[in-house]
Amino acid sequence: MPLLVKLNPTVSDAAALLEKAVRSRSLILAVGECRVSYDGRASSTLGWGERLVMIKQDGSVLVHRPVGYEPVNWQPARCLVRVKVEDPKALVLSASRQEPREMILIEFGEIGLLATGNLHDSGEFALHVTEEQMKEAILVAPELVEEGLKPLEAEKSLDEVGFTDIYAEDHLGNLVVVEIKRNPATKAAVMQLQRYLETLRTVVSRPIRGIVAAPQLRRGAQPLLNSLKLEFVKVSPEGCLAVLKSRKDTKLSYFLV
Amino acid sequence: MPLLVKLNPTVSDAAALLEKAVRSRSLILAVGECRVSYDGRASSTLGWGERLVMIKQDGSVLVHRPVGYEPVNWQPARCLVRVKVEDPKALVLSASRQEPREMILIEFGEIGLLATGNLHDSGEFALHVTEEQMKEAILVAPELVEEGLKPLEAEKSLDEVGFTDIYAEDHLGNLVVVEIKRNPATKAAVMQLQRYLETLRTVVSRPIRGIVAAPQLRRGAQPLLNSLKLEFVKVSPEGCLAVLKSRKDTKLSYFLV
DNA sequence: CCTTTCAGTTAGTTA
DNA sequence: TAACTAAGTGAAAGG
Repeated sequence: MPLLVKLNPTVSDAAALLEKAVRSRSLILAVGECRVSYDGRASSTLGWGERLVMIKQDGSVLVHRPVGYEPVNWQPARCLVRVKVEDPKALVLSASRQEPREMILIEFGEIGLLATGNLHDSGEFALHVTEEQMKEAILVAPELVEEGLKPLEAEKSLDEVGFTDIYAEDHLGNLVVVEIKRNPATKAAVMQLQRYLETLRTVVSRPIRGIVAAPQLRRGAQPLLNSLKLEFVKVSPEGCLAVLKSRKDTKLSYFLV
Repeated sequence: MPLLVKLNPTVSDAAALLEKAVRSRSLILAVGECRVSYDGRASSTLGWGERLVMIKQDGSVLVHRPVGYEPVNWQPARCLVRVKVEDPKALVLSASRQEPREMILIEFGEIGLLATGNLHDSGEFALHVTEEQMKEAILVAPELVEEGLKPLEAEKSLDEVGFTDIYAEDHLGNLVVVEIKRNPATKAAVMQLQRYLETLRTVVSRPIRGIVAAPQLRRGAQPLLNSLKLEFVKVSPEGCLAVLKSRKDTKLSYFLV
């Protein structure tokens, strides 16, 4: 991670460093005064102020104000970035693309920090499925929990917060309550299911089974589960994801018939 | 713009600088190795790699990989940021919020650049040529839509949200409703105009024309337009901007309000 | 405070 | 390549 860093560079220094970095498609960070104009799908102007300008290694350009999640101005990847020194002391950076045809112009004033370098990032990013999605998947493919399971109706919350559950019937006709956890189920989760079942048994006389569906049981949850005569079924977010994907496919083909 | 910059800081140096910056709610830039985990509405993990971590002055946290417009992980403004040095050499940054309850953990490895400071940005941001402004332009220069068109009155919403429209009379005295879209008009836009006209025709007996004024028609909108006997007129944001600009020259005071 | 709608949405997927 | 859809959407506007 060799970084080239300049503090309070002159215009010519900054221009030289920027041009080199743009050519080599390095990451560029510039903290300093600038103003920005944009023209394309819409048009905008941004007066002078201190911001962070970031040019990424794929050519995307981001102008960030000191507050706010979103960049105030930007340009997506694969745009053409150019550095110009127009008048003495006027360093301008342009980023343009076509389709749609648009460009942003960033005029710099005093720059406090200019840093460039090539970051190496091969780390894997994995976004996991949500509890709600796991529930969806189990409703579509109840065999993820147990063969012969038939979901009865949608969630009845009982004012329980964070309780993702499914009502179902097993192949013997027993009522089944499935509590879904995306993360390893804790003793608290088991107790939550237990309280739910207790409430339910005051209004339903038929036998009720309680199943915790989660990727695994946290330490200490298994003994509690046994003593309460509840059950655990391993259901992984990944397996649910696969079901959701396949369902998407079938749904799509249904509409295309 | 006093910036505090450290190159290749030690863990303890980095921790000290980070803690101070977090307390004073300064902007923080950290370029270096990290891995990230997120848990909340969904959950995600991101393995080791070199990234830019940015903490803004409102507490928003952004983790940017060297490519891509969007941050790979983030936390919106007003979240609680904490710095921890857990094991020797393990610098961890956590950013959490509730509603929804979620948090990200950023564990740092080698840090190449750490910069903090308070940026001062009072520059005004103005986005031009919105749909509203296109409406302004057409009210000023109705010939953008049709020669002889005379606007009658300002918008009557009819509970329609997002319906930017103009009432007018054509040179034959027909009532004309113009629906303005800054982006290519979709079938939905056409249907919206149609529903509007249907409602209008229940209370007005004279002939009414419906015109979609947009830079272009999205695929599929033209046949629908034809079958409903509606019309399309190409009106570009650029043309509207030109009108607004020319008006700006003549009536500068209006825009300075 | 909650819901709805917009965005220079961006990004991914599929026909 | 173009149209469609989802997003940890975020942000603004209206009730």
